[in-house]
Amino acid sequence: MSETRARATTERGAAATEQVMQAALRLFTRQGYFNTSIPDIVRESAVSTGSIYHRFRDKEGIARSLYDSLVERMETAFSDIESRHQSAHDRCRAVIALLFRLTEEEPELMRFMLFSRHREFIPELAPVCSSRPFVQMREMVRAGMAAGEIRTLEPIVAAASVFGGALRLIQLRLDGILDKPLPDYLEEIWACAWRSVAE
Amino acid sequence: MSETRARATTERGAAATEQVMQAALRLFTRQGYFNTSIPDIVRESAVSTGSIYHRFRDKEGIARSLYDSLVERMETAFSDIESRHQSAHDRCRAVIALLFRLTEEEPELMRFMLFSRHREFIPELAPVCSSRPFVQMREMVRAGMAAGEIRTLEPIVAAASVFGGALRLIQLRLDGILDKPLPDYLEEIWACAWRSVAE
DNA sequence: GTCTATATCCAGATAGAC
DNA sequence: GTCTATCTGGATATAGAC
Repeated sequence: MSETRARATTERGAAATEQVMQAALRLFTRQGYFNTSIPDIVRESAVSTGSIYHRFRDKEGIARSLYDSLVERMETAFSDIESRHQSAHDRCRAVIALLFRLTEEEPELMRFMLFSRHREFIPELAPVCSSRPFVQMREMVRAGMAAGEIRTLEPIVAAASVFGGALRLIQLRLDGILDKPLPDYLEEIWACAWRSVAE
Repeated sequence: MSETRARATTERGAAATEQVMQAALRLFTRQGYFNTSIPDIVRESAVSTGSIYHRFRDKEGIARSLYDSLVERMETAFSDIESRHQSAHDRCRAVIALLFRLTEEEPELMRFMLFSRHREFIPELAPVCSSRPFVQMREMVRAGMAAGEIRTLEPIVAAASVFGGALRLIQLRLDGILDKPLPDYLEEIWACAWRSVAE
């Protein structure tokens, strides 16, 4: 378990930690981190101020735990995709399909991961784009280029081209501009994405 | 002049308004809106608390003025592009070239326009993606589709595909992941973008 | 219109009983 | 470990002289 994660020794303790993190995720993504007070979290989680401060060192600690656990979850999911698919084509498509599905099923997760300004409330953090999952995505593209599946380009440009359109659709969906669920757009956007870089 | 903009009747007044807005833009994009206090803005702008509150009704008012003026500026620039170019190909390329240039010359402007969570501090605002400039971008693509330049797709998917990669590169550049200036990547990303949707 | 001095409020954080 | 009651700082915003 990562160091920044709040310890949860007892069963009740684990439940409380979980309640706080879920409440915080909801509130942070609905109102923003700075518009969310500790009293808000107390209300929404039904865990007292004292317990919250006991488990998470401070408000920032809640955000850090959240960030770490979600990044870890994405990492695992992407590693799984890497092991199940061999080609860049299949891997990248699976990543986009996963992100689309997650956006529908857990919009708060995606909002927090992709569209929060983490560094404004967790100062020591590196930009999200340099977090493991994003590195994994770029690595899939790089490997595909080495294998001759993807045409020779600046690797970062190729990655932006493969994933840029899909990420944009995710943002539009989260902002309420798209009315159909994202998976409905998967075929079309993937055809575009792949055509943009395929050898 | 838009209603939300602070009035600036005298010459000195106009200068003060400008100083406050520039200071706020710097601070909001460097530290975030909520990490920026009025005393910070007083220091950075060399305009007193009293004057600031006289010109802008409150802290949020500064952000609103900033937002309005920057949106207006983008609108004008895009309309200019529309009048100078006829085809979707040339228009969209010009938009990306402009955004790339602006990102290098005025990174704070781009950071504020594209990557601030405006709605967290200006509650009544619509999502940026539904602001005029974004609508103009989508409209350029839609017209290209009607003209047969761009293959038939969900219009929003086509727009995401044309601009998604470039917007992604802008974000990476602002986050310090890219070391070369964006215009160096223009040819490559544009080739990808256009290939993804060209008829 | 501009400035300084100041009021008010409420957030984050802690103390200490249980 | 959990809870309630409380402290404290600093932020937004105002008052009122100039």
